[in-house]
Amino acid sequence: MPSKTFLNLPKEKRESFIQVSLKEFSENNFETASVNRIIKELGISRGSVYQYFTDKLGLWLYLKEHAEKTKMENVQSVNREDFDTFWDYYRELYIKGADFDLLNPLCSKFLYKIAYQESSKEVRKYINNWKIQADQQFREWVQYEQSNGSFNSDISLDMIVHFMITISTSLVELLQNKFLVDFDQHIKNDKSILADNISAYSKAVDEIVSLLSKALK
Amino acid sequence: MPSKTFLNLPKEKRESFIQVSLKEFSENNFETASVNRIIKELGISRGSVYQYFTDKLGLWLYLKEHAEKTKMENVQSVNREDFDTFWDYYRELYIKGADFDLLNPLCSKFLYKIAYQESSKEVRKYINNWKIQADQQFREWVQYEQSNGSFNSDISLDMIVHFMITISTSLVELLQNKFLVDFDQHIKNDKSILADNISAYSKAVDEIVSLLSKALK
DNA sequence: TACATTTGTGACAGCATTGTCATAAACGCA
DNA sequence: TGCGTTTATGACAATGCTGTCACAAATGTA
Repeated sequence: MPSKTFLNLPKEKRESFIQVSLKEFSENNFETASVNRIIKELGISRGSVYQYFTDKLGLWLYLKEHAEKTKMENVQSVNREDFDTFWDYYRELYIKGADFDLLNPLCSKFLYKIAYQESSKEVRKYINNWKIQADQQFREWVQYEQSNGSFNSDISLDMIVHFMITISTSLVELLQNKFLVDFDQHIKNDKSILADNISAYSKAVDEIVSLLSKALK
Repeated sequence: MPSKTFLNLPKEKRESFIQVSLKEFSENNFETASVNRIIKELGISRGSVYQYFTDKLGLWLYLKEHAEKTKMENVQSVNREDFDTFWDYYRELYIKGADFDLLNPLCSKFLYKIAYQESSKEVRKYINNWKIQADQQFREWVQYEQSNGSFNSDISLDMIVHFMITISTSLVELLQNKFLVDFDQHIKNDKSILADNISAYSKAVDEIVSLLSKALK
């Protein structure tokens, strides 16, 4: 989707363009996010943006793909077979998620935003697709694990998946409240929400996993 | 906040003004919600709105207060002392919540929107306050009930409250996915999301309560 | 150096928004 | 009916946004 021109840009310039754009789309909805603010922040001209991308949606789609790819690279290193129980595996996924957040706070915030706070009509269809994929992923996990007794078969699959997704995605918010971390302030400083709280996060994940497994076993 | 003029309006006109405004603010963020669309839908002039309210924020604040008051009237009829266990009480609260949604789909959607999807800077501070109150309410419940063994004392209060709030507020989304209800479509028809699904909702609440109590006991 | 290609620029049109205000219409009452 | 008060109107200024395009600057190449 980005033009050849954008891809040929010096890495430094391309990278700062991405970071500033991620920040803008993390702090605003698609509709209220402003190309004007991006170019002002970067000190480049309006025309450049439209030489890199066809339009605002093109830019947004590129950022989405970029952030998803970056996250995947972090998380896909965790393999089920390396863990005895599903819940050990699950815990590790969320620790790796924290690593990702530490390394890429803007990507992380952007993904969180589009998954749970973005409601603009123009981009809704792309997000629905994302949610369906996440649901499918959890569904496969649970179905696979049900054979070895990690999950109570009396509870409907729909409910189990819903329960897990809901709790999983609430981790960020928990930290925000629990440690009174000002998420947006952290983003503005290009700093991860978890930077000062990685051990507290680890503890919270333990507690969550314990509660989840108790509820669903 | 609304002017005398607005309060003196014939009930029918005032009511339709509220409904159309609720719809607009339910389908859009504060920033993208458009007074132009509201007046077009109502067939009134631009000046009228600004004779009723000082500005867009004034209108939004009135709608918020109106919706909260309407919800309170529905839910406050449930009393803890009428139920043997906390979970029976809790279940009834959510059934009453469904009643509220049935009777006031637009209020319901609006409240859901501002509590979990509204991220515009101009109104964020008013919403934060709302979230703090909800948290406080749950906290009092849990502390009160911990003395009679409904909640495991090993789990931190923070985590219990977070768990309950998260799951509770996910009910609407669960229905959306589980029954493939198009929420926005329902709202557009002035119809509650639960109208055709009240028994399914009741079942979902039962399942949720069962899972929650198992996890937290 | 001289020419070709690529990249950067910012004024501009077109559109949508909010809040204002002078004026018109409707209403209430004597 | 006639007059004073209340309510409704919509043109308007001010602002901000996106996407375009003719032109300028920079870079690569021969």
